[in-house]
Parts: sequence; C-alpha cells; structure tokens
Amino acid sequence: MSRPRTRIQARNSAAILEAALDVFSQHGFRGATLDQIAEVAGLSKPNLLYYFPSKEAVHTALLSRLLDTWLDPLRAMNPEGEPLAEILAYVRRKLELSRDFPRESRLFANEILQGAPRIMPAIEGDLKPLVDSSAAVLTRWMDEGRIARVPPHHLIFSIWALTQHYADFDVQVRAVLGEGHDPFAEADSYLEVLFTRLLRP
Amino acid sequence: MSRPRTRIQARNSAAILEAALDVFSQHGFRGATLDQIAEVAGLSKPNLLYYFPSKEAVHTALLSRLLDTWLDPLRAMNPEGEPLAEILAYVRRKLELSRDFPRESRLFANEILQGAPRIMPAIEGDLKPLVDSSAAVLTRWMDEGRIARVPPHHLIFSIWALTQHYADFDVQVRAVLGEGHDPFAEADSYLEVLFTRLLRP
DNA sequence: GTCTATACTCTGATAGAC
DNA sequence: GTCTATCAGAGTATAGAC
Repeated sequence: MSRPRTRIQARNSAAILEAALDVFSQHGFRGATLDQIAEVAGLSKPNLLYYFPSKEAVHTALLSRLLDTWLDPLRAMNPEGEPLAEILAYVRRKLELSRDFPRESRLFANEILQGAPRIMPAIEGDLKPLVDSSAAVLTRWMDEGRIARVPPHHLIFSIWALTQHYADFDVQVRAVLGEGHDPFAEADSYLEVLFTRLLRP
Repeated sequence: MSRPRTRIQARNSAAILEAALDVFSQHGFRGATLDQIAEVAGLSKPNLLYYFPSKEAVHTALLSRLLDTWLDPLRAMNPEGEPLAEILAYVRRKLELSRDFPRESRLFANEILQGAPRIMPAIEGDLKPLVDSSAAVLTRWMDEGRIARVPPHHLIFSIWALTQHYADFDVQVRAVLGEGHDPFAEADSYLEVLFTRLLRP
C-alpha cells in the first residue's frame, strides 16, 4: 500500500510493517511467516494480503524504508568540519541507530547474511558511491595530516562492525556482561576512546 | 548419527552436516529446508532423516561442533605472555577463523540474531565464564600498566565484532571495496594497527 | 474493507518395499 | 541403507460473501 488513502489504511499498513519488522528481523525472509506477521499485527492473513500483494512486497517495503535511515549518519559527515570530531559524531549517531532501531539493524544483517539477494542493487548503486566519496574525504584529511593514515574503507567498516554489533548481538552482549550494565552507554565511551587513539595524528 | 559405524555412514553424515552448514548459515533455522539440505548433500530426504532424526537434530549437531572451535582462540591466550602480542595473536586467529570458516561464523550470527534460542545455555555456561576469566587477565595487564586501560569486556566484544564482520558481511565488504581487493589481508594489517594504537600504554 | 472458506504448494516426518 | 509413496500440518495466496 504505497499511499494510504484513509486513516484505517494508514493505521493497518503501519501495523503490518511494524509486525513484519519484528518477524523478519528475527527469522529472516524465508523463516518469517505471514501467519505470524498477521497475528502480531492483529489482522487476519487475508486482510494483510489486502494491503500488501505478497510476502515479498512487505519485505521490500521494509528494506526500502530502511536504507535512507541507515545512510543518513554517513551523509551528515561534514567535509569541512574538524576531522576527528566529525568521525566521532558519525560513530555516535550510528551507535544511536543501533540502540534505537535494533530491529532495523537485524533486518539488514539478515539480508546481508543471506547474500543480499534483494538489497544488492542498492548497495552497489547507493551505498558504494556514498562510501567512496566519504573515503575520499577521509583520505584528504589523512593527506593533510589531520588524522592518522589508515585504510579509509576499512575505517568505515570498523565503525559499522563495532556499532552494529551492539544491536545484532545484543542478546550475547547482555548475557556475557551480566546484570547491572548499560551496553550502549559503555559502548559510547569505549568507542570514543578507541577511535580517538586510532586516529589522532 | 553420533558415532558412524561404517565408512558410508561417516561419509553421509559428513555430507549432511556440510550441506546443512551451507543452508542453515544462509537462511537460519526456520528458513532452511530439509529438501534443500538433502539436495545439496546428494541424498534423498528420507535418507537424510535416517541419519538424523529431525531437522532440529541436524542443527544441534552443527552448533555443538561449532562452539569449541569458536572458543579455542580465546582459550589459547597465554596469561604469562607479552600482553600486546597475546592480544594481537588472538585477533589474528579470530580473523583466520572468519576467513577459513565463514559459514560457521554466519551460522552463529543467525543463531544470535534469532535470540540465541538454542545456544543460550552454552553462552551462559561456557562462553561467559571464559570471557570473564580472560577479562580478569586483561585487567591485570592494565593494572600492571602493560597495556592501556579500557573496559575489558568491550575490548573482547570489539575483537569479535571486527573480525566476524569480514565473514558475516563478506558480500557487502566486497561490493563496497570493488575489484582488486583482498579483504582479509587488508583487515589483518588494519586490525593490527587499530589494536596496537588502542592498547599501547 | 474485512471476513470465512478454500485452493494449492511446500515441509517435516513416517511406512514399508527392496 | 536407500528408495518410493505418502501423511499431516503449515505456508502463500485467492475467491467470494458480507
């Protein structure tokens, strides 16, 4: 349902996407069932299929909504700003995404684990160019001696890996830390230290 | 089939586990089908079920085989060794696991993404104690001023996150890097720099 | 717009011939 | 040990009443 016309449609479409996010992010595309999504959404299965023509359509709707949100923090990096501050702000925004939208992070992780069958075009068409241009900015900063020289693409990978880990492996992180911890707060200060030490000239 | 009695049984059991690793690591437990596993293994579905009583049993066999392999590198860290060298060696061994056993890494990632329904007991019973004792060693090294002080559990998380990323998100890493790259070789030298700068006193 | 009923396929698992 | 045949249930999707 690309453009909900009524309040009911808007509410039900939203409920379906919300429920589908729950189920797809936990079980992947093939492991998710319309029965389960419909139940979580509080609708009958045929009614769900009135709003979206197929399981595939629900999944696609989720993925396309996700991508923009996911790339925004990197887009927000200012080439004219102070290098280390810009990078640390990017790390913080990415970690906030992990904290506030863990299901979206797991949805993305599931898609990549499956070999990115549906999102590969967007990775090559949107993500790669954005990363390449960001890497060019990082390289300039390194050339100017304002941050230490490291492989820029791998620097970006390490930001993704470290921040997404706290969303995707949340259950393991909490099990290993035990009671009385705030994983995201601790990660926030740890990652600031890590990238500061890595990048100071 | 816990103890294969004949050559045929050994060969078929191995073929099933090999095929199941392919399928489970890509689609997760619920997304994997016995049809697909049997086809990859070159067996009929009933014949597969002659060797393992259920889908669950195949998955369990894979997971229990996995865990020891996965913990070995951390166990190999020597409390009496030179701290930075020990940590860098651990990072390298973990990265080698990602390079040589990416499907095992993805199988584990799938299990955690699903909330660790089957492996949580092992995480709390085996993984957590091992991490806690390793963290104690790291803390001692920090107390002795031989490496910089950082939260030891999060240091371990960051090693996991950074090394596993290259296995679990392999398809994204390669798509973003483009042609002419060796992700694991580049990661090897990048991670050595990263942890050296982070941890030198 | 939403429901019941249902068509049809896939999936995990079993029976029994060879 | 391996196969064909098959079952019961779950899965996606559709038809049609209301």
